Amino acid sequence: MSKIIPNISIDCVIFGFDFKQLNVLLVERKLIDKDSKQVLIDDWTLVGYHIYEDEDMDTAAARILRKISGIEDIYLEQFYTFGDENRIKNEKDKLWHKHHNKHFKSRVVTVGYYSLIDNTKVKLSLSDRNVKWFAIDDLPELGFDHKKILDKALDSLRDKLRNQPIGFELLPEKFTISQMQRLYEEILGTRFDRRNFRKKVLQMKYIIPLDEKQTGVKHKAAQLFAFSREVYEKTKTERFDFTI
Amino acid sequence: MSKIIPNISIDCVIFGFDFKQLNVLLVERKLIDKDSKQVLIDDWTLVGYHIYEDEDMDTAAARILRKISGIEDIYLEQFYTFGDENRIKNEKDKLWHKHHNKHFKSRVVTVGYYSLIDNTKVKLSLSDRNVKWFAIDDLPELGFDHKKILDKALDSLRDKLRNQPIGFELLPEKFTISQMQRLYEEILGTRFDRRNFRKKVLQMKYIIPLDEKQTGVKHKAAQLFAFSREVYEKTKTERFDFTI
DNA sequence: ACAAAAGTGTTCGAACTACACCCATGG
DNA sequence: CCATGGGTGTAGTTCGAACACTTTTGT
Repeated sequence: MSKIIPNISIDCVIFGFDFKQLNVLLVERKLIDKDSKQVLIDDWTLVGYHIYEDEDMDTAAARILRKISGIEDIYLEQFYTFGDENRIKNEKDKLWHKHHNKHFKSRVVTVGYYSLIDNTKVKLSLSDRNVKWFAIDDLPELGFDHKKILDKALDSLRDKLRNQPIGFELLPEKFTISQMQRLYEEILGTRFDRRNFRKKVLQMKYIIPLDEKQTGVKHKAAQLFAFSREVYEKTKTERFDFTI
Repeated sequence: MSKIIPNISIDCVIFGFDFKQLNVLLVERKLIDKDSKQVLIDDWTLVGYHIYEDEDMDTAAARILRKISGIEDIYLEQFYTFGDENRIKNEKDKLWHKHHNKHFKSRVVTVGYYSLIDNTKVKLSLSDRNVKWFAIDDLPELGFDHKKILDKALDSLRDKLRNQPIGFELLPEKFTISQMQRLYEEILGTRFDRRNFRKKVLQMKYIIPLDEKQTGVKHKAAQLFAFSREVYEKTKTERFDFTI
């Protein structure tokens, strides 16, 4: 195996939507003193690790996510790189570093990736780390500058949702209109009129009605839809839209 | 002075607009063999260099730009980080590296920043490097993967222009409506109706008419306008806009 | 039968498009 | 006096916002 690059890391902000609320995947960071058995650190961080010398960054992001959480084959989008000289400054972070990155004391630059997946469809494989979903509005204490990174990822996700019709990569294959509406409302923090939303969505030619209905619901089953990337690429045009 | 970090660099894509066409700032990359006097490399690159160990990335970007071009105090926006394992693969690039980054053979990750300025207002200070503006549609051969970086920067600039009313940081302090229109047309590659454009712009409350007119033109002098970031921040609202 | 969400149309105002003529200035 | 860009209004159309009742299904 190749060597890791000690001053470059990747952090993945994995958003999970369960059609109720927006969640984010975090990893427990725990450090216990060998002698005194005292818990020195016990908080949470994003899914992250260093990259290897012979590895592309996108590949590294996918590997790190797979290794830590078991999640595979999802679209990851790079959104920002965090490299302030003092980004890791508090005592816990320094302590953690001393234990895990021993022969290295300089600043670590981290490249942020995010994704949005249906977290009801994903099984987290148990690695040696404790990995859990947290509701975005009920987060535990985060280590390093990961709160800042998470906030920036959420901004990027919102921008993407607002400006790129839909994150194709960011939704399950089949969905109902109101699932889609809930996703938009939850992430953008807004409410839309059901009828207008439906009208708007149905205008989009790349949203294809399927001959299939929802199952397992205790009310009228809704029709399922799918995205067609092909149609999307064809109908994509330049827009002039410097509204506000 | 502090040490440089050999595997992290910054590249600045400085777009310059002269109210006629879009330009980009490039630096000549020349390597001459000491003995044979043969020109081994003679092409152009973006404005870039490594960061120092005790320096924030934003600070480094500003410093690198200042050192190489003399340009100061402009807004630089980070847009993407390029770190493919083989991003520098051709012979010229390897040769250059051998000469300038001697004791280092691993991949260099580069963080991209861009800006847009009025290049008629900027004096390039002569450093030891040859620095020049090039029209965006008449570029010379670019070294490394800098063509790819430039293209991505242009995409980001277009996105910003389309989605964030105007890049406040990206325009001169005082401007006429038709200068603004030319900027939009040139960068987005579209044409707008003069009257409709003006109408749209004048609706924006954060675009403030000044008691001042253009000077030095051989036709009717146009009124000057300025942005008010203050008003912008106040009137900014959430939009739902997944148009296509 | 009732609870829960699906599905459906119309009206009103705002915003966008297309379009042509006169004005001020410098050379 | 002419060339160059500045400044202006209106009509038609499209788009988005607001709004309530009926249908289907599982329990």
